[in-house]
Amino acid sequence: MTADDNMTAEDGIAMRPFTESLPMALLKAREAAMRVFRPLLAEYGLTEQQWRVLRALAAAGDDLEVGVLAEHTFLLSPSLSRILVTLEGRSLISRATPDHDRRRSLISLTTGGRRLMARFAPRGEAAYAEIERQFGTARLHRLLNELHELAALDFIDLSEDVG
Amino acid sequence: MTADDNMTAEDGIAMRPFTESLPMALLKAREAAMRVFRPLLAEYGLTEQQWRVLRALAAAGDDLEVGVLAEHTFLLSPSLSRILVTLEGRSLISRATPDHDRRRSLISLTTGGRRLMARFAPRGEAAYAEIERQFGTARLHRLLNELHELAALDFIDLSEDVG
DNA sequence: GCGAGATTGTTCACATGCTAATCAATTGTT
DNA sequence: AACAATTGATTAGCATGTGAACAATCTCGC
Repeated sequence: MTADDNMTAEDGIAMRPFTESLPMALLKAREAAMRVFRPLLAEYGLTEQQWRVLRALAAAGDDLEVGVLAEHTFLLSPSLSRILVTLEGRSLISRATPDHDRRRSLISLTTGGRRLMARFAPRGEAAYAEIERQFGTARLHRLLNELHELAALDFIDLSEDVG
Repeated sequence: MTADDNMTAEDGIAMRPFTESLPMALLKAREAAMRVFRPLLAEYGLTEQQWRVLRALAAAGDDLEVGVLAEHTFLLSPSLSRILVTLEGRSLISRATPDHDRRRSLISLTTGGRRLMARFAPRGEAAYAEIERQFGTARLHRLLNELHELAALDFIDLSEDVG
């Protein structure tokens, strides 16, 4: 790739054309993948994030602390707090406070929550299989590997040492 | 990879462990990439989406209709509407209504907006270069290609033909 | 056992994601 | 010209993203 054939500098601002930017490409790829799942989730009246919470609990097969749940679902605490209120209201999860540390809160699936996940799971897997079929299984695994390695990078902070 | 060594079925719900799921991997990779940019954006008091709007306008080097801007920035119209109000309030963009069709609205960078982009651009490029340096230029290009192709897939609707 | 500091979770305030509804301006039809 | 359908953009309403401040609880040094 040459130095400037992708730059548009009509007004002196030289930058990567931004369809090519990594964050944008990741966003669009994610959108495409979610297009398969979103209709399914809508049928169950679940948002993507609510589903992530239920899924994490099902995968753990046990109750989880709020903090751990936040890590597993990649949700920030404030968001998770609100989501838990909603899911509790729908009786899909329940809370318990352990005696040894009453700051903590243990979240678990209710029977209703487990039943919903059991109904959802096969169809979710079918949707995932459709992605694999179209994109290619081996190719998808390679992509996942690259994404994991990218996510593991630790970038330096460029905000201080310039001004 | 064998069939079941990645399944956790403590309670009979068999699903992909979900760190391995594609949407999650894409989300985490994007988070990692944005960690480089977010501190920069914070310095300028811009959100990621506001920056996408300014960037699209700078890249176009001309005014854009709201609809076109929405496509370029990958934002939904309602979100974009609100963002435009904010940016207009900060005098970074301005609007004009063409005579031939007064439903439309043409958005352009103000002088202040262009000045902000000019200050921001080199540092944004430096951040991007840091990603390239750590991940590898050729490798990044291959990844971008895969992401573009994934985004281009058109999945069938699995929500109807199951129930 | 007491108070400073750390930790867990929630609440706040503002910006965005997303679906549906609305409003104004334009187009097509008769 | 009159009117229904269409289009471009905004508004409404609810859920989440994000950084900051809070409340409750626990830990530890004294």
